Amino acid sequence: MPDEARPGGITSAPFVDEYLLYLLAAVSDRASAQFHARARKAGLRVPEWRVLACLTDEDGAMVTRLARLSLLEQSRLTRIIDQMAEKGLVLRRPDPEDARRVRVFLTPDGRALATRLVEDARRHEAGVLDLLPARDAAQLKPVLKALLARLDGEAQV
Amino acid sequence: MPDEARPGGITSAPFVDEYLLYLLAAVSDRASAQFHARARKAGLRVPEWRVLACLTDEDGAMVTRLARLSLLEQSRLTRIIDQMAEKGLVLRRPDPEDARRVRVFLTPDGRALATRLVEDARRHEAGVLDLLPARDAAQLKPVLKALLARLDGEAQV
DNA sequence: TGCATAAATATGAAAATTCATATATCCTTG
DNA sequence: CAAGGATATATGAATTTTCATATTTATGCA
Repeated sequence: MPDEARPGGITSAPFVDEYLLYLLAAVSDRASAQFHARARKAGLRVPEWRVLACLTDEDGAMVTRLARLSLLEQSRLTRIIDQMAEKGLVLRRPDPEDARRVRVFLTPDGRALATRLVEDARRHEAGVLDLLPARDAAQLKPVLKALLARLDGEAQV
Repeated sequence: MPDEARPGGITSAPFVDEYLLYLLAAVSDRASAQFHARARKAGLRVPEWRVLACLTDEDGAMVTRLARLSLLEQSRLTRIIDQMAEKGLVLRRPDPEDARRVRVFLTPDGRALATRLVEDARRHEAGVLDLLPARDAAQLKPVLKALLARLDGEAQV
């Protein structure tokens, strides 16, 4: 790869390099890309891995809830569930208490794959955190958790 | 909105709630959604806003570089540039020193819009950081910057 | 110089994603 | 208990996105 050719035409004060939303997206992007390469080898695309991971935590979640957890739009999730069901990873069951609802469950195969990938993800995560000084690494997740809670709790800013 | 119906079927130890890559994606998602609603009102879709913001920093960047900066895949960026050019926001010019390259520039209209939105973004960012205790808020960006630098510098973990 | 290889961008075709909305069920209230 | 409205999921159609690859230009080296 050649050097990151920076043309003469640079403007002035940097913006994106210092912009929180950019930093979040960029870090998420790069770090995730590393792991997603592994998920791919297990035959999963990114959203499928997300769904699998979320079901690890909340097996039997209803579609709407799962969509929110998985950071996916509902109609998209519906189609992803279709595909995962075809692959034998998940299973739809109507909610006995509310016939509008559909609950999504891991199949044994799905659970086995999820377990394997979650272990892998934990290892990968450790590797990412190792890139930071211990003090920073220790604080990052708690701060993000707090921020997420606030963002979810807030009215739109 | 009804309460976040948690069915009986919760598994065991939480994973995603504590998983760095999930937290990053989730925070990025939620925080960005807030701002993206504003970008939309200016007639921009998310990737277009990203490109505009990046050009604010590096006007005249070549396509490959701009794709990397904007977190977009190259062939996608090519088409987004088409659309932005049609809207009169950007302009393609061949690089005089290397005819393979195409450099992308903001038009005056593009720059005006970018300036306006960047100001807006800065205000929004301040609002997001205000959700955190001052100490945490102060550390978040530097930590993310450091992590990004490491991720970019590293071989795949 | 001429060839093989690499780099930068664009593009066709398949697949995924979005947006609006249909459908089915549930809930509230008169 | 019927009607109106809300909620949950699914789906059609348009648009976007991806993936592989074509095309053009540059570069290194025999």
